[in-house]
Amino acid sequence: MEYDFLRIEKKWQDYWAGHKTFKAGIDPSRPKYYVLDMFPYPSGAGLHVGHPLGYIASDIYSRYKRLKGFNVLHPMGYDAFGLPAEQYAIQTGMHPEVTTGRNVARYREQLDRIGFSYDWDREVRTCDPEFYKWTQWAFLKMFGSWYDNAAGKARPIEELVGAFEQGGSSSVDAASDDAPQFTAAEWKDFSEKEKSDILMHYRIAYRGETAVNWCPRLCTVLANDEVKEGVSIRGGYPVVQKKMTQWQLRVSAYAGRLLDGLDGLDWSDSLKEMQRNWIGRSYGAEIVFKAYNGDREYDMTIFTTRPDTVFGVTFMVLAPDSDWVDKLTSAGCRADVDAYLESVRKKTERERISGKAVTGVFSGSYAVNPLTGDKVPVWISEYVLSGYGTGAIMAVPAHDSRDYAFARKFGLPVVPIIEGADVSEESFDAKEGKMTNSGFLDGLDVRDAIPAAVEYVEKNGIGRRKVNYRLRDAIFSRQRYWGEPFPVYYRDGVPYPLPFGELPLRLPEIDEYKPTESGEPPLARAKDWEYEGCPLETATMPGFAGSSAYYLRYMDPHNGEALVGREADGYWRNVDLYIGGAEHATGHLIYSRFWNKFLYDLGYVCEDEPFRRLLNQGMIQGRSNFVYRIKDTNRFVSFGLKDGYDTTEIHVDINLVRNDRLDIEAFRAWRPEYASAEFELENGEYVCGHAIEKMSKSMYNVVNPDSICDTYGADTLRLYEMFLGPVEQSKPWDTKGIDGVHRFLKKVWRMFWDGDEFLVNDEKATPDELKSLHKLIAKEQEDIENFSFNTTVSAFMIAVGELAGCSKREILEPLTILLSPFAPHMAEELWEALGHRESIAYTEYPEYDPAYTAEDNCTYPVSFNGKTRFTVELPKSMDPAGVEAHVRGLEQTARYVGDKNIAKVIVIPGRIVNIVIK
RNA sequence: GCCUUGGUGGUGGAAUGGUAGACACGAGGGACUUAAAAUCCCUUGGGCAGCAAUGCCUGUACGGGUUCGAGUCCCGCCCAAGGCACCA
Repeated sequence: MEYDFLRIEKKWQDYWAGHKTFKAGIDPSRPKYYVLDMFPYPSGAGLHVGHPLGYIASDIYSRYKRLKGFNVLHPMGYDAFGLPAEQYAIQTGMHPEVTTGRNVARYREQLDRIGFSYDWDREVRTCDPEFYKWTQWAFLKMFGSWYDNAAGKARPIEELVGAFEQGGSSSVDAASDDAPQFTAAEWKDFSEKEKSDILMHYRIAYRGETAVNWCPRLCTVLANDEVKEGVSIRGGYPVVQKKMTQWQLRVSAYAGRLLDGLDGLDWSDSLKEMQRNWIGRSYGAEIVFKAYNGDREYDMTIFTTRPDTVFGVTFMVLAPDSDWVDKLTSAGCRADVDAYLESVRKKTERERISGKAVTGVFSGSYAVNPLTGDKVPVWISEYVLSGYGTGAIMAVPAHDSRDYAFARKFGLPVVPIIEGADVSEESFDAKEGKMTNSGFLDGLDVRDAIPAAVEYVEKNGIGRRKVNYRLRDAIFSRQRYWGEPFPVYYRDGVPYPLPFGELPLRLPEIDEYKPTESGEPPLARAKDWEYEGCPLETATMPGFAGSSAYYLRYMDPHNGEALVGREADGYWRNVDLYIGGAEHATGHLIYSRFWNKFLYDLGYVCEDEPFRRLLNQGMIQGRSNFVYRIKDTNRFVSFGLKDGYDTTEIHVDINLVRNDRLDIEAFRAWRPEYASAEFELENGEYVCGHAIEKMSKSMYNVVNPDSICDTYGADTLRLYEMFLGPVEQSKPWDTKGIDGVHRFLKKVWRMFWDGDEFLVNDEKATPDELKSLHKLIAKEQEDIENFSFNTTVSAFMIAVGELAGCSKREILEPLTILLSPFAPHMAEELWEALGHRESIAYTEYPEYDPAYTAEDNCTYPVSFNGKTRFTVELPKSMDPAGVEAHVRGLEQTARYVGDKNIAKVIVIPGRIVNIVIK
């Protein structure tokens, strides 16, 4: 029998599906292991070879863990709400559900061909009402909760109302945004609307006015992680800042826990660091400055991380959109300020970022430095952000580069307060040196001056210690159609939650998917979009809503009573291994952690963190090919000859090229204009140029996994994607090397079959054969746990090389098991040929016996002054020159050790020697 | 500017501080074959010497350091990729 991969792969894919081989269920007798892929957005283009990289790695890991006796949960689904389907709908009028369904079917077909061991009975789609029912449910829970800072957790809103009734607003330490203060008596007198407005400042899902990223082209708001360099990530359209009332999630309440929780996670350092930066904790102080606008005095609170520099304050700055601007603009300066605000408003985010020009205007007010009593001017500038701290700062131009630039531009004084700081050219920002001109701080080192200053302001009631976070609340509304509807209706302008029994609140049918003429979201077009005569919310939820808790739903996907039942949650707990792209570092991976922590607080899930271990797979780039056309002709020169001509580089479809050699006939047939093309060849061949680029249709460099499966088979594809290099690393796809792994699989096959003759016999294996096998077992176990799949594949090649000609059952049975995570179809086929009736997936992993791999060593004496100080064991197989080098090096060590007592000599045969001296 | 990760042959990449370049691709040579495909064998970092077996020198971006010994650890520097970007 030949290695007929097409027949074999089809056969076993059907078998797995028919027997539900990978169906997972709760089984307390076995340890669980949850392996999860970031579920894909099913785009119209289908999968290219880059997409399955992470899926293959997670599948290998899953299959390996099953062999090791774990009850593995390995599900897959689709992140199916999203912009491309909606934009396609706007253009074509086709319902996004239709296109999404079509794309999902295509994805499934492609995924199935690669032979993944998913439990498809657990598939979820975020756009399925039975799924988004639980997204809506979680939203209602957030709407009905507040964050108790004192307890460090979310609690039901009723408990907050109870506290207000008892002791007013000051009786709680709650996460909130500018909530007004009131007494218990006042609370009881508030109207329902007033109470609702106040509670909005505390709810974890709340509606509030804030500066948002508005994308006029997409007619929707976007979260911070959906905007990059001032343009939308989807589509690249300009974004402007705009104040709007939107649904938001109080993610900021969880900032501290999100940051601290990172320490216990087995994630890459770079990803943790990215989240740390995004959350951005800084320790500092809030200090109150009295500010006068001519008629009125205000207490203006600012945040600073350098309270030690208060003596160097020469002016104050307000963010243009801060509430302080209106209060502190004097009548005389009103016109100038308005003009400035207008000029700031007109800029897009992109201009604001790229311009970096120093701009600003004087407000007409002055503030009093609480430590010096000095009167300093209050300015307004866009370099201060309203969303961070209090939207107002104290400016210390001598020791802050941004303040310095501003001071120089507007001729404000620069007063250094650190000894020896030269501020003639630039500010001195470093937190080092001795304080001077700073009253009671004089002579202190900066390190000591910071706490001393904090202590002083606290004691004198002019400020307090404060920790600030960069992390903002997440904007949760999108003015779009293809997303989860909010289970909220409005009566007299007050939002009310829909009763749980009304969920899921299904997306209504509408005749067009565009916003309305008046700029309302598409849902405003729906007929009868109301509940008991009251209008329903017309915005929908953002993409990250559906992906924030999908891993919980996989645990119990058909539960109609709960997102996840107690038993399933208690058994599967959380994701042990999560594989996906690093691009979700500051989006999905923060939102999911937040969402999970919230559900944890309310007791719905038993784990605080959703993803224990995280692996970021790299991107697979495309390898483009080029032909070189001599300008103004239809003549093409081979790569090596092109320098002699004036040529144009043209992308050529990589399917017309093999090993950089162009198939000339296929090229002529590719496009009518090339039918009569002429060629200038090198050694009778046309050699193409190449470059590494992103895989994309327009560069004709997309490699489709289906075509690889057709030519080489899924097992070869799986093996090759792993062999390409470390999973975490980005690397170019190059089909050239695939022959190597395909040859390897054929070699394995030939250990079992010579034509139709089945070679496997029951002869006893030799020690050398057992050594090769057990070396491989040890290597595979170690490598898989470290995700070093590429070296495992190499180890297979070495082992199979060593075992060439060996067809002994004693070797081949375990070898087949070892191979099964990587090349499962072939392994199943061989396993069956060996006489087994059950799938190889639930066989036991062969046990590693170090006795077989023990190196045959020689002992060499290492001496000094003719006295043997210690011995070293080196493998017998080692080159005499290598032995010589080792022993000579160690003699140097012996000389160094001299007559000192040796406490410990660590000798790992043939490798490292470490000597500990008493 | 700040943070993170990396820099090894023609290519993808291996190497617990211990013989750098495993494994594979590509390339060159050979065997089998009428021929091709398939399969198998040999050579392949660079340089030098030798008829040859082989030997010697050099080599992991660059400059220093620690060490008997450094691709690996430390300091500096350059470059690349990714992230953040007025966060006070």
